Amino acid sequence: MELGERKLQILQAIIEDYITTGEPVGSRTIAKKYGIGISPATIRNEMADLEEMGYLEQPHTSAGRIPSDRGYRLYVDRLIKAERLSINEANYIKDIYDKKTRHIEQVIFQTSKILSDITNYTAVVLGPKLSSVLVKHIQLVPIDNRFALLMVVTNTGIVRDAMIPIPQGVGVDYLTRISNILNYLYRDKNLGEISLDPLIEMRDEMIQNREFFNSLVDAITESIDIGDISEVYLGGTTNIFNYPEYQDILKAKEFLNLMEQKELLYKLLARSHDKGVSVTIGEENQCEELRDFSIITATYNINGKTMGTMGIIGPTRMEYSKTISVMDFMGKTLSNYLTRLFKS
Amino acid sequence: MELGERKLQILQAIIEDYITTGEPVGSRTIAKKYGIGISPATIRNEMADLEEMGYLEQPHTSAGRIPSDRGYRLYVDRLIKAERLSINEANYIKDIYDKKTRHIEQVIFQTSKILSDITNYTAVVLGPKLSSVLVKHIQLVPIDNRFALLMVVTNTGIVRDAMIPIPQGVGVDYLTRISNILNYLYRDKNLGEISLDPLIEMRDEMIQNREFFNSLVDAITESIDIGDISEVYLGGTTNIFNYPEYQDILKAKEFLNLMEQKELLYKLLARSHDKGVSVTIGEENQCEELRDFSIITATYNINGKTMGTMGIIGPTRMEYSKTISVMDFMGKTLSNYLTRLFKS
DNA sequence: TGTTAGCACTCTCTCTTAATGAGTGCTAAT
DNA sequence: ATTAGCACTCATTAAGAGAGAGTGCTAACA
Repeated sequence: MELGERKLQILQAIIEDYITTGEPVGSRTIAKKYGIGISPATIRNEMADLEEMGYLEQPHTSAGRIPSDRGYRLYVDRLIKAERLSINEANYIKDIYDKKTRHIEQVIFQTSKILSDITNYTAVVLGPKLSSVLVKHIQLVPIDNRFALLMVVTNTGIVRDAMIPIPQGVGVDYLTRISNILNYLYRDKNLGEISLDPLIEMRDEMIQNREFFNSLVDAITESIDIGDISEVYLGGTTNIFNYPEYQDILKAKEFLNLMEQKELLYKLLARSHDKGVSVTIGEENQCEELRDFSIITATYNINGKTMGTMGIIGPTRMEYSKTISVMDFMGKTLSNYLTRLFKS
Repeated sequence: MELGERKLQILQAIIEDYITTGEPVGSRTIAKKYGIGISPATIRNEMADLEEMGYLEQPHTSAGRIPSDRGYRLYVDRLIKAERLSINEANYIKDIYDKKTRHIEQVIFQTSKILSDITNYTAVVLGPKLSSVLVKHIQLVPIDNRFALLMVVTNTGIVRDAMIPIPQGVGVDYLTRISNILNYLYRDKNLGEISLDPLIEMRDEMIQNREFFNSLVDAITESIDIGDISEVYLGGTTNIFNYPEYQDILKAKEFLNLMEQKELLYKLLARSHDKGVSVTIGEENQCEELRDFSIITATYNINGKTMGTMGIIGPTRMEYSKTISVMDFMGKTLSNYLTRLFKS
């Protein structure tokens, strides 16, 4: 069957109406609200066609139509037009980024708040990809006579640390020497390309303090571990309650529990490497539990190098047009901000 | 009116039944389940008395009774008996603490998980009180030619950091010198007793780099700021959904939003300084929004010095007996663990 | 041939009503 | 002082009746 201009118009009208109301859309509504100059009866015929083609669904015989995931996909790919942010929104965002900050984590956290505030959906933002971050300083600081703290400072100002037990009789000098070696080995190296081999070699040649070196290797491994979940920032988790389809307490709980699984969210977002905005609709989701949701992601970069991802999770009847614009804008704004901050 | 032995027995039976079922309790139930050898009619008379005294309430004329906050208070103060944790539970907890860790934050986080898991309520745990933590090391590390990272390492292994801009032409040597001064000034000082005066004095005598010193003072202030909310760990926020009285989506949302206000939670827990376990029931809560909840807190210490607080938030019909025991146990266990870790 | 008015039909949602049942308070007997 | 008996209250549930929204089909129309 052909997918003529008029069918597209009707599909668009149905989708947009359903997105705003959440109620199945009938032929009369389309004829009245989005008057294209044809009668409800004609629209009914077209709707039957669209359903047959898989773009619409009918909850039950005597109800209006709702878009299918396939319908949304068509809508996103062909019918949507970019929407500008309002001046208020743009200013609101800029104001927040204009404030100086001493912690990059705070910037990321703010980003998740802004996103969830503006879109009214749930926002997930990943911190800078650790694999492409540079080590600027490593140091072992004695805390008491039993523990030292290993600190790894990166060029984004993020500190990774770990406590390690130190053998008796080991003094500050010794720790300083080790620190110097570590700096010599790793400074200005990518976190992703750090090799522990030289350290392991050293350990194997040692007679004393092997235990200590083991801890050290472990601690460094842990510190540079890229899959760390602490770098997932959430915003607006309770926004989901605003939508009638999630008034059901069970569904809501399921969703919230999902959002607590940081590893899953991490994987979900880390996957999308393509620059720019990408949209995943309902069934297209890899993750079983998210088949009822749509996800829109965007990446941000520093100096043109992709550093992280941000995402919006909402019901499939999401305001795609608006949300895509917001994500696009935010990706660019955050990239600019960070690039300016770390311009070298 | 007298509060005789029998009235107490009946009150106890009603409260315990209501805690487990969540349904108003009738006279027949008491007679059958908790047979004290008297008839429902007699129990009804006693119940009427207890209501008059303010220990019970009636949702509507033809319903059973439910305990009032005052009733719970009496129950907690006079009727409860300590309950031992099951061996399984005790082992479960010990197992978790037996694992070595490199981050004290992780221990605190684990604690909140354990608490919420075992009790099935929402757990809040505050990290070590920063005011009684010692500074072990301060350092300025250059990140690039525009920024340095200020790091404050404490004896609990917690690192506070902040990025500060550095003036052009300032070299590593200069930063090292400043670091030395900072260490000289602050090492082994309590975070709570740190004074910025010497630093401000220094700044005022300077001609160059005043701007830089300003940033430095700000950054240190921020780093040692005790009221920092990042130290609030939550566990089991969605547990509230398990209780029929919070099936209402609005109430649930309200609760979750409350739990996102870390400052409020911080204040709530930081208030309870008394050692050991303390119970706050419904209306007794200072905080308006928590009038429907009960809160049980316990403190933990290092070497006998109170360092932090943990709390459980649940419905007023909470399993007080069980929960109080758990809190008592956990407070002691965590204290032991930390004391062993930082024994000097 | 495409469009439209008319109409019977379907299904959900809401409102009403009646029945059920748990629980009480009071009275009178033990 | 305790208890059996009983009338009364109130929430909850189920069933039934409309109302209303929307459809698909048919036949008439341009």
